[in-house]
Amino acid sequence: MTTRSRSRKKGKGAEDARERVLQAAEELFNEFGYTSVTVQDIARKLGIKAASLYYHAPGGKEELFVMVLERSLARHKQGVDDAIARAGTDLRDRCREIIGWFLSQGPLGFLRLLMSDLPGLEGDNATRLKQLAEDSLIQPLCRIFEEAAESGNIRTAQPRLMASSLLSMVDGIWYAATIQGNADTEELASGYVDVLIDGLRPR
Amino acid sequence: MTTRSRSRKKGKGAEDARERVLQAAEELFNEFGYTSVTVQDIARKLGIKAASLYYHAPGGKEELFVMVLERSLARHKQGVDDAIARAGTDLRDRCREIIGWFLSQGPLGFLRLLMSDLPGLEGDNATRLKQLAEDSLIQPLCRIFEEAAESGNIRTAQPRLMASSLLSMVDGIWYAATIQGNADTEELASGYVDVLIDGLRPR
DNA sequence: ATTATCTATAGATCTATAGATAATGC
DNA sequence: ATTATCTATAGATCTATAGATAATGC
Repeated sequence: MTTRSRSRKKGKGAEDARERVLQAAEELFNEFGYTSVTVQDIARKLGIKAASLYYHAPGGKEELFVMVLERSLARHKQGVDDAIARAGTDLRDRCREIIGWFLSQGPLGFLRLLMSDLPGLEGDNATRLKQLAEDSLIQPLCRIFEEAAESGNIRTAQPRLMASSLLSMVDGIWYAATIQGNADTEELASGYVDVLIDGLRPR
Repeated sequence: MTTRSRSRKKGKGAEDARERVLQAAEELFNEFGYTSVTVQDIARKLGIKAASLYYHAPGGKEELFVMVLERSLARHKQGVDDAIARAGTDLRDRCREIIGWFLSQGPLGFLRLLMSDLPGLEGDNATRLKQLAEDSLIQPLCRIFEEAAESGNIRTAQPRLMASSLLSMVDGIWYAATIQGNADTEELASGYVDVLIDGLRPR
């Protein structure tokens, strides 16, 4: 009981702090990439000194990045699952909901993550996280294209290519919206999904 | 005349060396991004010491990156123009030729360039190169979608979004081909272009 | 007492410069 | 003589650790 109450109290405060750290780190890593972000940047965002960051992330920068990524991939997997459940069985609705989810989460930097960030990590982490990204992001998206193909709603295209297309398009929309200033991401996304779905119709 | 012959001889050797340096730097920057690549990496690839690199690139790392980028953007602009000329007026052929061109040039890292590499540069360089990328890559691609829309072959979609879609897809295809091992990039590209074009048909 | 920060600093890495040295072409 | 490299090294930045100090909760 003492253990429980102690660990609860300790846990609660610690969890809040841990959340703030992971959140700040995630935002910076997502926007600028692993190598571009220094621990000082993260500390500055939190309003503390770089050395203080090591109290919350004793494993250092790479381990912090790993934690950030595992957390964000898990969240995205859940977000995609929820989006699919919300959308029902229609592929167009599913794509819209999924892109809507990702756009609500800030820039993803999917290809930069896989092609630039991960290769810089220690070998073990690199392969493991690459696999995790594959399982968390690519696979669920592949499934919806495969399902649609099975039920004959679309012609059998390369599901994996469609999946990575959808993911890179999140950043493409983010960028297009940035450069066009005030552009409505919802509208851009919806227009793009229409192109994709119509283009996949059997012929 | 002496000036000419001297400058020609000097120029020729120097140009070759300069080319090798720019080439090595470009490959590394494209694959891993500006911040991830050290001048030592570039020197190592050239088989020389890091200090020797400053003989060829006296301006240092950032200026080298700027030269690399200006050169590669000019080449890509030319490559896209040639691809369009080769393809004739059909949008599908044009897209195929354009993607074929980019795939022949290695990974592009388009979104990483704009969203992660450029913001790390000195303010002047950042805005200028962003504009140059816009003019060299986005604009020509926008044009072909606009033209196709004017002639009624496709419905008027967001041309800028289609342009950045095409560019990010180059990396998407690169990645999909990597993960699928031996996948044929030509085939992936062709399949994707079909989806895009069919999806853009007026309805 | 525990939790969360700080200062000070070590050690590694990175960019860049200075000056010496080898190779090449007249 | 010119061209292209090298060694040595300065100075900046970055990651990380040690130990002191302030704030918080019993």
